[in-house]
Formats: sequence, C-alpha cells, structure tokens
Amino acid sequence: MPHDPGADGYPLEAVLRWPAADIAASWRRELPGARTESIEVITPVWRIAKLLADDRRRTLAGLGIDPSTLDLLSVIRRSGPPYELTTREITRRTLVTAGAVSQRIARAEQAGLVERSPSTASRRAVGVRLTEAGHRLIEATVRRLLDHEADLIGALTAAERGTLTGLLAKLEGSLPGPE
Amino acid sequence: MPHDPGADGYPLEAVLRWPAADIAASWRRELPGARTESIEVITPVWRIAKLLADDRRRTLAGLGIDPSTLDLLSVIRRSGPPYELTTREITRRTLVTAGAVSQRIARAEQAGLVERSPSTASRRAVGVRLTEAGHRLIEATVRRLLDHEADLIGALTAAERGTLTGLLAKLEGSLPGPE
DNA sequence: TCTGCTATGTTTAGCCCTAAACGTAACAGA
DNA sequence: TCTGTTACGTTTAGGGCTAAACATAGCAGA
Repeated sequence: MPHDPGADGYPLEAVLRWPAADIAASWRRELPGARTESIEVITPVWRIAKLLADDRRRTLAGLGIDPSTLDLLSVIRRSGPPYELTTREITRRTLVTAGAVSQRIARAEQAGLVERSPSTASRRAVGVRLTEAGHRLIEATVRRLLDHEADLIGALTAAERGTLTGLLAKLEGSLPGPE
Repeated sequence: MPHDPGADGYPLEAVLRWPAADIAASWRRELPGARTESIEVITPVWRIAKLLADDRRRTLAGLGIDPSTLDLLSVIRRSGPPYELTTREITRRTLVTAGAVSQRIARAEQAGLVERSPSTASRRAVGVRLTEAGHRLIEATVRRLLDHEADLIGALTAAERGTLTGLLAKLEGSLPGPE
C-alpha cells in the first residue's frame, strides 16, 4: 500500500469526507457493472445529516437542553397560542414513532417543561401544553440555535440554497414514505 | 378548526412532507426577525436521510442482514483482497465511534461473518477479515441494494444528480467536523 | 532504563429509539 | 343495544449508539 491515508495522524475530518466518489469507484472495481450512481447522493446526505445532528447536540448541550426535548418544545411553541397540541398531532409533525413521542413527553413532564391534560379538541386525545418553565427554555434557545445554524450553512449563497432546496424537494417527493 | 390536516385518515407521507417552508414561516410569525434560512436546508436533509435509512432497513430485512452489519462487511469487502482491515481503519471509514465498531465486529464475529486476528500491518492493531460466510452474504446483497437505491433516486436526472452532489460537497466541506 | 505519551481496542452505563403488544375510548352499523 | 373497528396513547423488550472509563502496547526522550 504505497500511500495509506488511514495512517496515524491523518486528520479525521478529511477521512470523514473521504469522497463518496471513491466509494463508488471501489465498488465498480470490485463489482464490475454495479450501478453505483446512488452512492454519490446518499452518502453525502447521510454524512451531512450526521454532522448537523452532532453539531446540534453539542450546541444544545451548552444551552441545557437535548435535541429530542428541543424537538418537542419547538413543535408546540411554533404552533402558536395556546401552545398546546395533542400527542397525535406531535407525532404527525415529528420524525419519530408515537411511542417515542410518548416517552419524550414523559421526560419533559418529569422535568416540568410540559403538562398533560384531556385535550380541548378531541375527547380521547391528550393535550400537551408548555409550562412557564418550558416556554422560557424554548424561548431562550431557539433563536440562538437558528442563528447558529444559519451561520453553519453560510457557505452557500442564497441562490445555491434555493437550488439545493429545490433538488431536495424533488428527491424527497419521489421517495417512498414510511409504510 | 375548519380543516384539520391532522385529522384521521390524513396520509402520513403527506404530513412527513409538511413543507419545511411552513416550519420556517411559523418561526418567523412567532419570533419576528428570526433567521430561518437554515430550516429549508437542514429539515429536508434530515427527512431524506431518515427516509433512505428506513427504506434501507426494510430492504435489508428481506435479505437477512441489518444496516450496521452491512456497513461493516461492505467497508471490508470493497477494500479488495485480502478483505481485511484493522478496527481503526474501519472506524475511520465509518460514521460511528470506535466503541460502536467494536460492538459491530463482536456481533458479526458471533454470527460467523468475520474473524479477528493480530493485524498483519501493525502489531498492536487487530485485523478483521471476512469469513467465507461473510463474503457470500455481502456478495449476495450489495448488488441488489445498489440496484434498488439507484432506482430510488431515479427521479433525478444525471444532470440534477451532478448539481446536487456538487452542492452537497460544498456544504459538507464547510461544516465543522467531529471534534 | 525509566517515564510519560500516544495509539489502539474494549467495556460499561446510560440514552433514545423502534416494533409490537396492550388498554381504552369513540364510533358505526346490524 | 351490541359488536367490531378505528383512533389514540402507553408500555415493554430489545437494539444500537455515544461518551467515558479502562487496559495495553509501542514509542520517544531524558
């Protein structure tokens, strides 16, 4: 192996950014004729999602909240007054299962950030409402997080962001939804 | 509530695809002046990553392998003969921590898919090599997975894929790496 | 040689998720 | 009214991850 890029001291981020094109090329070498065109789309999407999730975890750790709690408080807060949604509605607006939402609510309730009560809307639904503490916490963190993440993607121009958003929307729209 | 989009029967995928633009608009309404431009990039990236991960899990379940094992066998397989990498090298080429890699190897070893041995390269390293069964399993699944995922992103033209790959590379390159 | 540092890998505790089972509540039709 | 179905939410078992502690092995310099 003439030049081993994995040798000691090779900076981790350079490796993480090991070009997806190289992975695709490896597979074409090892499995001639393999259709590798998906790799150069899927791999960067996963890497970016992970880099963003890790960054968010670190950022929020400094603000005294974890990503799953932020997700819960956010969806309620941005629904506007009276800052209450049913569990079902939260599940629909979130990327996790109903069981996970139930657990998130239980943790946030334990921490005094939300309260559960019979929903005002449907009689079999449960309403989840921000407490004062929950409202203060989300208020104190969201704006800073948005500022931070706007800076994070600042390398892209507005035009590039627009193009990217459009392509992502087309891709997302063409993917099969959850069963 | 005149038309509740969360009411019974509303198709889940339509909700999952709740436009990121709406989320951004909610925050601008609730927090005037908030810099929401990151939302329309980050939200679709996360959704697509999740849709793709879920699809891969379902696809692989039918092939008798789980995504983390596939990831391990793949990185070894595509490194070419002698189909052996050190734990460290696997960690470098993967998106998970060294501890997670150690656990993945232990599971795959338990299943008879890989073997550990003192590395031929460095004396303190551990070499992880595909067994015959591991080789057969990865051989039987990778090509089918690549075919399937190539179809998945088939809605994008080659030109669109190129543009998307370029923009994702620029974004990924500008993000802070893991600490 | 001794000492500390670095590289490598494993183990552990804890977190959060998914899938599936479960328990009700509301409803719709015979 | 009864009964099956659907909606809603919770609970449980188990999986897989991270972070951090841990255990060595090699190495570098006094």
